[in-house]
Amino acid sequence: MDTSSWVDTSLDLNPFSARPLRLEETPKKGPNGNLIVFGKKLSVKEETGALVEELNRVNEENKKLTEKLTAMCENYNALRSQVMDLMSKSPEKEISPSKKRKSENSDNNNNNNNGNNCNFGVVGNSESSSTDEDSSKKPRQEIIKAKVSRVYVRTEASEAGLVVKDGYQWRKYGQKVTRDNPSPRAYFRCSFAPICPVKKKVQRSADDQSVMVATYEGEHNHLPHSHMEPTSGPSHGSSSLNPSRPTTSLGLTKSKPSGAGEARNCRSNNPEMDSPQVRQYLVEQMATSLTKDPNFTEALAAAISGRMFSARSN
DNA sequence: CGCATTTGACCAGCGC
DNA sequence: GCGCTGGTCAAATGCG
Repeated sequence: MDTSSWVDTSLDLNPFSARPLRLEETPKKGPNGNLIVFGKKLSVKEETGALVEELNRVNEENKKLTEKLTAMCENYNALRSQVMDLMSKSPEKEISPSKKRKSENSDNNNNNNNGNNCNFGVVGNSESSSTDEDSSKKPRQEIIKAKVSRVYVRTEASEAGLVVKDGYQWRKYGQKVTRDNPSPRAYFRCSFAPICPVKKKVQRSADDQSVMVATYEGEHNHLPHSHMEPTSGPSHGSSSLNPSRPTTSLGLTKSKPSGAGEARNCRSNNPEMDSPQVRQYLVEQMATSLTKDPNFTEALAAAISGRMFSARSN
């Protein structure tokens, strides 16, 4: 059930990777600065016209893509609400009867009752609702007012280990093989503990071994490690964090920055996703993915040169 | 040597 | 009360 609500659309919102936008048709510059289209030398006016036409076409494609995305989100939300309806009609059918541990149940509840994350892999997220009938039965639980969220991360199947990099630094304090899943579950504590009480559990999905399920408990009361790195002294020498970019795998895949686009277009109601740190990181990711893309730089250069030419002709 | 990770032991909750 | 299970602790180990 969880995985069904987990949308791996592989939707790459970077238009240059999602679709090359036929940039190979982009006019090329001749030796004297004039553009050559299909082997023809063009005048400045023709160049401008071609570029404007190209720009319009790109805009139109962009609009179409946006509409498609909106439609997809709406369909997804509609499907999701249908699933919610079905689940509310037949409660607890999706949970195997063998699940008796309180924490598991609360996790599952959290999983089910959140609204329309247009999905970023983050499935669960909710304050441990005190209205829950079981909260009265669990005196110990009330101490933990931690937010619980679940993040699904697709990794390479060959990739070993239970590492979900998310910008924070974690210390592993335990590993267990659980009954309902043959893969071991790793327990992590924020390395800023006890100042930061956040914990996370990471386990490969029983259904799909290439999917890691990270369950976060609590909220960080500090910036992600990546944000503090430049000023964070000489320690953490053996930190496994990628120094260039901590792969906050909040997105669907480890390597696809497209998740950032989804986050922008589909608002999640996960507080972690709404936190300024994460937002900033997502923006960085988008910027990085765009600037890394040679098509983007090429198109940008073309657009700028076109702009300059048109300005000069005026 | 200092740190993080590993891993077996221990503890607590739950069902029978 | 007992056994099962998930979660945590802490000594041992490995690594830079």
